[in-house]
Amino acid sequence: MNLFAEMRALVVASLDRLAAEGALPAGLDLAAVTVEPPRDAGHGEMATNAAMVLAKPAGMPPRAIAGALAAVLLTDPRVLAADVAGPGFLNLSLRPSVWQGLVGNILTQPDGYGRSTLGSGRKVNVEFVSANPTGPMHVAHARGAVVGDALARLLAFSGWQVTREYYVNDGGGQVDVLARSAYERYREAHGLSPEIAEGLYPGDYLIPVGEALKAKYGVSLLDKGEQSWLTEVRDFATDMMMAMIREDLAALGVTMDVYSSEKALYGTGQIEAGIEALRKLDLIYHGTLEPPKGKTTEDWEAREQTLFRSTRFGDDQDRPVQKADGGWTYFAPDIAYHFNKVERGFDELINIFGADHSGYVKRLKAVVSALSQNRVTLDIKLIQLVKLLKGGQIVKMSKRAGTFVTLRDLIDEVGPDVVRFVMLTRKSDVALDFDFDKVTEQSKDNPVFYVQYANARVNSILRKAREAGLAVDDPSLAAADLSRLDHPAELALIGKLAEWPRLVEIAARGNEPHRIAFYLFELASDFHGLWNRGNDEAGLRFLQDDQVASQAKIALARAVGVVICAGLGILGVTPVEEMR
RNA sequence: GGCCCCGUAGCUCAGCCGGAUAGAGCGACGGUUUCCUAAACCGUAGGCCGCGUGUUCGAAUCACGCCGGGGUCACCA
Repeated sequence: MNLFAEMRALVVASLDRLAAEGALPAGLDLAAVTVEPPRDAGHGEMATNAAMVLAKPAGMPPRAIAGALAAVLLTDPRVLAADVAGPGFLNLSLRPSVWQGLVGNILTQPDGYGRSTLGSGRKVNVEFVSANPTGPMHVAHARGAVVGDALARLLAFSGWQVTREYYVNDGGGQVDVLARSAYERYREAHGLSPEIAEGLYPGDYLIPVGEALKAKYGVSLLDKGEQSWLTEVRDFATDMMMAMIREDLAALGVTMDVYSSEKALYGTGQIEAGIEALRKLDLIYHGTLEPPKGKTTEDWEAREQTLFRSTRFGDDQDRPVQKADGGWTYFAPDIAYHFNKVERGFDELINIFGADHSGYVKRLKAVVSALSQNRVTLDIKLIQLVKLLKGGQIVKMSKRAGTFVTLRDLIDEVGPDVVRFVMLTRKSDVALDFDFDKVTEQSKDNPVFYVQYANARVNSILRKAREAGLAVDDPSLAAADLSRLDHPAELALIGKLAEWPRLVEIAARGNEPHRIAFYLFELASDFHGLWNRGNDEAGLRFLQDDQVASQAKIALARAVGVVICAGLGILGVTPVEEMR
């Protein structure tokens, strides 16, 4: 039940009626007509811009349209008042029974409130994390993981058929480097001193890999040339890294549906097929790139290469798919991989990338739109940096030195719920400060705590009511005499609850899960506000001597809890029932 | 130099598929506890929404151009 959508439908029906009566021209485009919560509470409970957007096409003054529309709307039993205001806004007030009914509606279908069919079952693929399988996940990956997972939950909640996917970059040079690094740890496991040459991965996390190699291969790989062990060690180490990454993701509450391997694309003809498909569209040619402009290019040399015509799609230059030595560039398997996603029948693709990949956006969008004949959309969300702060100091991360804060460190210190919530308290394309001191604090400074605390208060009310012998299951609460929720402060809180489906829809349309976190904070704030007003006005307390009134107020609290739990569910954060 | 992101209160940031007098938290100042957890709440002060032009009945929001900050830029994935 989306009250705003219902009222918009009423506005549209009323406009149709005016058109049928000849009061408005027929055939007006009503797409721009909206019904929204007004920013200022003094402007009624809902406002529509209908008169203003229709004034020009209808050739009528906006206030005249608004007046006519108001008269029609007032014939609906739900509408209490319809006032023309400002340049032609129509401010609506609804009968309290409409708002009160929403509480009952929420409690009748607690799992359904806010869900929608917006996605109408379209298949969407969310590719995220896709960290190289060369080490544990660190903080930067954590944000992408959280945003991707929350987005996947949000879309599933909104009617999409979602696949979560991880693209394993196990086909390039970096997994050879991993193999060489692991081999040194294997030697170390045999008591030899490892030679971690420049460019190898120095991290301690490879020590267990070396030991596992020893356990499996004994001494058989010692004193052998690289070509005799590289493949085996690489596959072995990559598997161990992926196992570790899966554990890290699981610790964060993230489960992938599909792991796609880059390596598996080689030698199967899939890369060739993808490039062939592009060639048929005249998007592949053999040529030489211009030297890059404005950048120091000492070692640049002209080179004939197989190129993708990404400039046709607004890219700065065409992009090579083959290296000078004839091997594929990393871009070639990317083409095949996205071709593969298109062929698997997805209607929408979403990639969550680190902001340092911004340069790849255009070419990938070009590939998807070309290979799907514009059937499939690709949205790429770029995730900005996370700055870790501790005691007011920036925690330095250095991968090269092997000292970096891993996702696991973070989870061990503050828990997965805090990591997830905090990572969603910023728009994803804005840098985020993760302050250890703040997020473990139990105060309003800490939004995780604040929202959890609101939910704990809801549960506290239910607990006490139950102890007092009241029936507080959802059906009983839904059947309460909700007309007792007649105080403006209570109706205002219901108004906030009414915004939930609309908010979810906006967040889903924009692929912006952070909006959920902000909404929850606002809802918690409104709820805490009402709670505290009970200190001054006993009539506003949730628990009353009058059982009928009490049950209605408890129903309201429970409805708040339902929405908070639904929102936390989308964020992947566990609601707590008590703050202990 | 090209491309991408950002520029909103002292600080950290929402709002941006155009809507009315631009919001929140922190910090500052002043209040609130016979009462369901004061781990909370209420109030006050604080703004050329980076600058300019354009589109529009209407611009923080859209377009273009500047200024400032960050990221990134063939043959590494």
